[in-house]
Amino acid sequence: MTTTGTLVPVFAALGDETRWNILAALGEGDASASALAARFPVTRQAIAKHLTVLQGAGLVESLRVGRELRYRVLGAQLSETARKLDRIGAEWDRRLAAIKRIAEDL
Amino acid sequence: MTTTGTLVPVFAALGDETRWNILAALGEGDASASALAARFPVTRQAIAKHLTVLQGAGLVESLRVGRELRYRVLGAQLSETARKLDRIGAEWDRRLAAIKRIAEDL
DNA sequence: TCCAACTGCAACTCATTGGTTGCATTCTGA
DNA sequence: TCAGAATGCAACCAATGAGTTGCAGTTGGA
Repeated sequence: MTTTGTLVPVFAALGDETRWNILAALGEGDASASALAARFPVTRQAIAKHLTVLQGAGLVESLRVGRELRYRVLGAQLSETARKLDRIGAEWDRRLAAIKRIAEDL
Repeated sequence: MTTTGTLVPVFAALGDETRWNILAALGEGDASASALAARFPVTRQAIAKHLTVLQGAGLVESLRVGRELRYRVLGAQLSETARKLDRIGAEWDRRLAAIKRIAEDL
């Protein structure tokens, strides 16, 4: 039983170009939705929605600084996801290799 | 310049529960769209569409066997994606740590 | 040869979602 | 205190995508 349960939302979040752009921007330093909106050709509300998705996937966290809501990227979650991915891929290849071996023994 | 170009379609493909189910099924052995349709509560055509997406992302490959089209999962692509993910996450954390260090020096 | 099984294509429905505008609310700082 | 800057919420639109039905085209085997 592989724990793909919490994994799917993460990929769904990462499967959007705009959200990658936001993540990349956050990767250079924390920023608020308004600040990000100034750097992208979309509305602040659009950015806010994307940030909600990213936060739901555990890819960013929010922290209040004065009257603004700063967002910070969480690289650790990416690494965690990467580890899971690698394990799953290796498991598939292992099983298929076993099947191939059995087939060749006929 | 991180090469997220080819990465986004992979995540978009992985961001769907049904496609994970298909991949998991294929992880236990190659199968055709018709064979998969018999194991899932969706139509063969729905499966076929998902397989097209997965193939576009390089996550599966197809091979003709007689009159049927078998699909095989490609675990190597997952591992490749995992490596890229890990690098990106580490880079973000590295950069943010540097920023934090600079801020603390003030 | 010819039926049956498999794939391929097209059109359609319905839900989701990325994006927008508009307005209300909160809170900082001069 | 009060104007401005920030977030929050709701309604709406358009595009995408998951899924369906229906039918046409191939191909393998008895």
